[in-house]
Amino acid sequence: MPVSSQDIPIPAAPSAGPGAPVFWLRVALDVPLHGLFDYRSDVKAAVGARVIVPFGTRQLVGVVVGHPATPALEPEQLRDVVMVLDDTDPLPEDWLRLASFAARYYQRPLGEVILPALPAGLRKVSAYLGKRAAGGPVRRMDRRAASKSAAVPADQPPRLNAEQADAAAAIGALQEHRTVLLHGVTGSGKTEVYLHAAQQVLARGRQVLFMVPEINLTPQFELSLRARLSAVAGPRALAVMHSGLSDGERLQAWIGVQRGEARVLLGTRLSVFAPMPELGLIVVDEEHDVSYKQQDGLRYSARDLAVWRGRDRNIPVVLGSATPSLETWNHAERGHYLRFTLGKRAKAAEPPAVRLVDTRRLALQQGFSPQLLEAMESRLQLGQQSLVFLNRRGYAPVLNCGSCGWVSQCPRCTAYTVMHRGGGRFNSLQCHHCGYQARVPRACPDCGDQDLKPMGRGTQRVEEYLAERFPQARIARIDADSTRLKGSAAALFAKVHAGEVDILVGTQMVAKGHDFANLGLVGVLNADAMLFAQDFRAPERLFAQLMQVAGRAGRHEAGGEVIIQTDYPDQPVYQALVRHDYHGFARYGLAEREAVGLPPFAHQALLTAEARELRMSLEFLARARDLPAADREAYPEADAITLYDPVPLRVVRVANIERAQLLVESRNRPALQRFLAQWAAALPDLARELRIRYNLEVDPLEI
DNA sequence: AGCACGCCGACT
DNA sequence: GTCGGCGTGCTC
Repeated sequence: MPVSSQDIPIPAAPSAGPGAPVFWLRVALDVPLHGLFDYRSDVKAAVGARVIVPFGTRQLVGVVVGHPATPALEPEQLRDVVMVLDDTDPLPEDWLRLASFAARYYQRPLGEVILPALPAGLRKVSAYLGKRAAGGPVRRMDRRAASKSAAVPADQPPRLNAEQADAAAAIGALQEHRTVLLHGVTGSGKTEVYLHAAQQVLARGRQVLFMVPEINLTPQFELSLRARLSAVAGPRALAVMHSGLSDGERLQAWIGVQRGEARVLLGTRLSVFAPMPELGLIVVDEEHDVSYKQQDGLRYSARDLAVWRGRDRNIPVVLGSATPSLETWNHAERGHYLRFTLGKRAKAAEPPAVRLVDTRRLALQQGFSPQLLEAMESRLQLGQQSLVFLNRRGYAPVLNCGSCGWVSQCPRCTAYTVMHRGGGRFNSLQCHHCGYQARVPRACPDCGDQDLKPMGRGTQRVEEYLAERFPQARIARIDADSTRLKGSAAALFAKVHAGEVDILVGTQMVAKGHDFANLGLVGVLNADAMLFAQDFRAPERLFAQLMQVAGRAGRHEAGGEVIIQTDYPDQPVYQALVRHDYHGFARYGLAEREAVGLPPFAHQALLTAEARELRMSLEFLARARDLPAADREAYPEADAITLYDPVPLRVVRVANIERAQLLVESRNRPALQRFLAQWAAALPDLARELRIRYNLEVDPLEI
């Protein structure tokens, strides 16, 4: 990025008044055009300052990223900055370094990284210009009385066991960058280690960034953090940042940390871009969680950016997990990361027993093995709760005509529509890909037969069956459908915590965060479907997810039990789960990845194309793949890169758009980066020519 | 991505 | 005669 630090007052243009100095500003804007834009200004706005500039017929907020000695265009082609926004301090230098790195690494224009990272108020022209303007959202915010934080009683830190104390002391004492993996099973007290380390960093006058996958799932964590913190740093010391905040709340958190008033920021992936001038420690809890990966717009990994930011600022970064990603584990194994292991469970006497039920020869009742039903029965008699985990919502994944073989298909997607039981009388067919909905037909649309059968099971059908099988039990279902209304998830979880539920049926929503005191049994249905997803990371995700659900059982009492039904009990994932053996699983998984040259032993990028017709998507990808061969000079790295054949996505058509993808792979990350930079620059022209939409994703998590 | 321009069809 | 459909071209 050409960021010149020289102050060169440009000789006044003939039209300007005599002696009036003129400066050139290089500005990043949120437009999908590559490059930066130069403007003329009579104020030398600092690097990192926001400005309002004319762009075509509109006005946009941009960020000054440099003062070019020579503008990219003829000076008379440059337009004047409309306004320099001085209601906030300029974005710090290290913040701009992080943004430039992300732009370079993920192959996006700088402006497409910088501006979306800002709170809405700071990137909207309307807060500054026009009749509703009030000198900017920050001035408006400052005029209001300082918001009062709820008083939370201060909390004394509990005593740490030896493992926790060692880890906390070592992390707290780090004076320079290290990435630290804190590996500890559910309930081993990772959070206490984070808090103790954080307190040492805070005591040295530094700020702490604390990242979690999803904040709404862990309100109790926010409360305990607040309680611990108010003792050390006062009630306003904690700021919270996640996508559920209003624009105003988000802005307030942003300004709070940038001014240093907030000492700790608790946030989701987007908080990795918060300006924190005195940052001294970054913690990424549940570092393996896929929520750290942004799935639209700039597809960044907040965990990876956190590590980069920590290295850049020369401060420690702690990655915590019971089931670290194989990428992270590999770094620890090779000694790139420091590793601490918490082996002891702080609360429960022993981890839950994991049992596999081989379902190949069993007569299942509505998907339930006799063993699981018996186990549920006995938990009911003990007065304990059971959780049935099934990653498939709705009533049945497809509706089928018994006489002609018709199946319920989405008209816009290459996918089945899922049958859902309606709240009232009627049932619906829903497409989980595009949102299409229709009434369930009375008779088969093809042959008129009235014998339409739901095939397979989702959470609704499981709930229905269990109500019949255990009429005395109180049953609740937690999935995206039952929690659609705001606050209903909290209400359902509250009922579970209050002991008003005997059997809970849930999707992955129930796996995270919640600590169920009276849960004795977890039953897992249809885990094999997750295992045989085509993605090479499927076993890793399944292992992490099942470890996490298993951790819900018996957190406070011994004798917790997990029953996994499977047709493939010999699969290494399941065997490792039975033994609670992350190490074995990781060793096996890494060996397998190394043998076939998959991440972390290779690096990938994925080019996805979308068009009305698959043919066009495939053609775009084929031509993109052929670019390097046609211009060997421009791609000196081409020999180190593998470009695979374009293939249609597993679900080809979604909402009448047909998609295909092309995988790019290399063992050499710098070579891949240089290749991608060259390639990404050539793609817009090709896409324009073929009129196609595309997306280039670096380090894709799903391929 | 916006937004204006432009060149064709259906309305007051 | 004009309103408005969306193709195409430009933005420091």
